[in-house]
Amino acid sequence: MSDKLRQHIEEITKLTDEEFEYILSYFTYRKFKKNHYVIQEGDYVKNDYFVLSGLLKSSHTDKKGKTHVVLFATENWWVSDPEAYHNQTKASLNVDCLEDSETLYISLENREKLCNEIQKMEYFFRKKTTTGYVASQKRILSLIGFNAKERYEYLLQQYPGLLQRVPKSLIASYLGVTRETLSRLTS
Amino acid sequence: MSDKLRQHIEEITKLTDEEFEYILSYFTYRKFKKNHYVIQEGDYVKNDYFVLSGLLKSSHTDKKGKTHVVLFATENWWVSDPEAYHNQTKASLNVDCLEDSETLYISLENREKLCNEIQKMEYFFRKKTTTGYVASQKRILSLIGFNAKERYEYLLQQYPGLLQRVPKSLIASYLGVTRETLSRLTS
DNA sequence: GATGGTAAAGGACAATTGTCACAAAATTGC
DNA sequence: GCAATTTTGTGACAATTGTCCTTTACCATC
Repeated sequence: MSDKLRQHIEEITKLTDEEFEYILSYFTYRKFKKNHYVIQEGDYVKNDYFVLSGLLKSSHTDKKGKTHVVLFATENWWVSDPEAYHNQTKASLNVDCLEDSETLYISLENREKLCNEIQKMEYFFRKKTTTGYVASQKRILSLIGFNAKERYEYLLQQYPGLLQRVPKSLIASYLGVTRETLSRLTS
Repeated sequence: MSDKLRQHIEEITKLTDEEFEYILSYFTYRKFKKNHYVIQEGDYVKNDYFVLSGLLKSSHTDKKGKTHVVLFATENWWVSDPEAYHNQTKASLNVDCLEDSETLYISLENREKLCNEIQKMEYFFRKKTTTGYVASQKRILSLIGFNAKERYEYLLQQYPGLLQRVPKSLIASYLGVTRETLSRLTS
């Protein structure tokens, strides 16, 4: 099971068995049931979660009570409220489970220790964050440059099979349209 | 002039004079005139540019020929085509100067060397990328959750004084609306 | 298999935004 | 300073999207 984390790190940098054992010791395993919250708005965010299995979503609820999906986190994704985690402030996002999920989480303190002690891990997190940044920039471009239909097709590429796992109202919320508009696009 | 780079790095991690001299040796100074391209779509992207002065924009031109502004880069910002830079592939973005601009640029090769040789720099880039990632996530939220007027107000907060330096058509393009729509919002 | 709850589709209408056209204002280059 | 270009604002209309509502379909659970 922790093999998934090792494989994930080794896509970026190879590790010895000893190194991986040491790295793993900084993580904690935790299971969540469907519909349970991992992070709720207002919480202090101690951890970043690596998803072993299941499906979670990160979302924001605006003043009008509307939910906006920031991302879906499937196997091998990281999920948290990054701003609150890195700045050690209160969450403005909610993270909850769309399916039963298993995670390995790491506190910011442990993450920083790890980065200090093993430069490979600092390298890993730097590369990983860069990849995330690039993906965000692409999503921004899709939001300002694509219409709803094009964004929908882009989403299907990025998350194949998601449609079978997630209500369309959440897909719509990820795309920034209402579920009625999404329904008109696909009919 | 290179003091700006030092100050910028030292917001995240303190440096000795020797360290900074060494770091600076990996950067190259370059001036650009207004309207000149720093990166053109299709170019291989060798460098990441730290802006000492002036104003640049990063943008994408879609198949219909419309331009979408990804970001405005003022003093103390970094600008490049991150995907093409980090993956050493061809640019899908254009970067050009809205004003005469001065930059210090670094190649990917030098950046990676620097990160290897001075862990403080790996730390610096990791933190900097994290900040950029968090800012991107917020912009995504503003794009899916805010209407055009709210996004406009959010932009003004983020880039005070930008309105006086940039044509409104580019502001509109950054917000993901037409210039006519923006004009109606502000009148 | 019935039941309650959730999800999805679609119609009617309102609001927002885009498109096109034109004129006024501002800026730039000579 | 003047002409040319660019930028901006506005009106008319079309297209898209949002809102509200009803109906139907699909499940989970007992």
